[in-house]
Amino acid sequence: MIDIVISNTSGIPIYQQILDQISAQIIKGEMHPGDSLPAIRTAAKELRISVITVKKAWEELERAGLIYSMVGKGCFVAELSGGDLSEKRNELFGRRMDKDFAYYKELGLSLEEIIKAIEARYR
Amino acid sequence: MIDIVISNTSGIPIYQQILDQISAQIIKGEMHPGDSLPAIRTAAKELRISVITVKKAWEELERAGLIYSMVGKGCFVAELSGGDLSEKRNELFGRRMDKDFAYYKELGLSLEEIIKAIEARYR
Amino acid sequence: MIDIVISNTSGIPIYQQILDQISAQIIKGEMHPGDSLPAIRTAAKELRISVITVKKAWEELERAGLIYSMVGKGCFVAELSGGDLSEKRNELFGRRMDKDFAYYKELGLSLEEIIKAIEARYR
Amino acid sequence: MIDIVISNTSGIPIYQQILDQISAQIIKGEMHPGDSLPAIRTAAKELRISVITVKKAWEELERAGLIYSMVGKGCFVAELSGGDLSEKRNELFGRRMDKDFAYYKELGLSLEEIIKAIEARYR
DNA sequence: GTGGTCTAGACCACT
DNA sequence: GTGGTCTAGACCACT
Repeated sequence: MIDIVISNTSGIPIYQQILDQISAQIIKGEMHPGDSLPAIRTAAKELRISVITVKKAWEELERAGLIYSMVGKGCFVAELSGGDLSEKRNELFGRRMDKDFAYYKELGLSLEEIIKAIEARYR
Repeated sequence: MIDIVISNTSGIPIYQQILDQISAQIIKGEMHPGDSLPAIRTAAKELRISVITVKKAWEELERAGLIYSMVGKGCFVAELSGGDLSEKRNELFGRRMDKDFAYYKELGLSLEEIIKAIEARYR
Repeated sequence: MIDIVISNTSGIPIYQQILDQISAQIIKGEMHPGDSLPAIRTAAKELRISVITVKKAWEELERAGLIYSMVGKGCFVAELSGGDLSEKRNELFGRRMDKDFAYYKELGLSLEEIIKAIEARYR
Repeated sequence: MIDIVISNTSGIPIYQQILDQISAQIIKGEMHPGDSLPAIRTAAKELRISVITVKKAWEELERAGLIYSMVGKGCFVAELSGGDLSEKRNELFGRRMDKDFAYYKELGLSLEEIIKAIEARYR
């Protein structure tokens, strides 16, 4: 069983949703180094999407260094140390924050306003 | 002259970039109620993009209630009070933050980590 | 017209052949920043291969930072300075040489033998 | 004990890795004519790979004339003279160099650049 | 059985 | 017309 929820109405490409969710699971330590991912055909059947869509997500995960694939064997979570993982997390997080905060600044938001908004959402 | 910068490599649709930047200018009070926007053909020529793309941006701005169009005369910044503007701003900001923070949570980031990252980028 | 030759007997994936050849053309300055690549459908028809195979090659080129794509407009050679280009070249070249020379060393070849073999092939 | 290191992340097929490493050992004289190779099942167990994969590597080695098999007895390093060995080595090396240098030429590298890069890696 | 490559073809957003 | 995403389905090498 894969712990992935796909939304068909969000506008976010399916492969991106899969990529985001599995990345998060690896980065948060919910999936461990060496753990096998489901075979692309199995995942496709389970999620009721095309094999190619799953493959695209797996490819991006491999490119990000979070998994590796072995022809004939399957795909596995990469052997990353705790330090590697937090580095990957900061990378993902930092790239996203750069974009997000550039937009907040463009809207003229003050630091205080942003922090207040975050606190409201984290409570 | 329009104060808009378009990036061809960011991956963000051009109409969206225009929409974002003009929205921000109106919300921040850099453009005032009644100010006229450039004619679609003028803007297209200046930005070296298609008339259709500009038209799409203007349409979205009108739909958001930030401008209004008068047939044969052009487009103008809507007559919004200070209260209306901050409401618009909170709307834009809030919708975006909901998405952003859902993602941060998915990555397992703590409130403290996020605030530290924001402060670093606002300094 | 695209200056690409595809071999169906080499065993090298088609998208890789395209990638290699276009990379070389950009790196060698045979294609210039801002030059447009043929539309993927045009290239596919010309090379008598699938649209998807061309797309995969274009994608890898974009990932390598050698081209960028604009939806609705097409794909273009990236704006790289001469310094950027030689950096890309050294990157491609260096990665490949690391692999090649590791193999030569494994076979127990001396530096002199390798240099002699190269000279024979460059004459 | 077999002196073979297998990488699961290199992308090179396992049977090819085995083939490369044993070829090198025979060619460099680290394994001698008449030396027996480990039994297929033993090697598979030690390397934690499938029997079929080892069998494929052994078959390729036999095809290359580097080993021979005797039914019921096992596989042995072929009876090759020093001259035979250096011929095999030149064959392996030459085929590989043809490919490698064709690629270097495609990238527009000069003879001097290549030699400099090799020297840096052999130092 | 597994992933890797390739195909024909559809629909979409953007220009 | 352009690239982006998604689909069903085929054949291959590797295990």
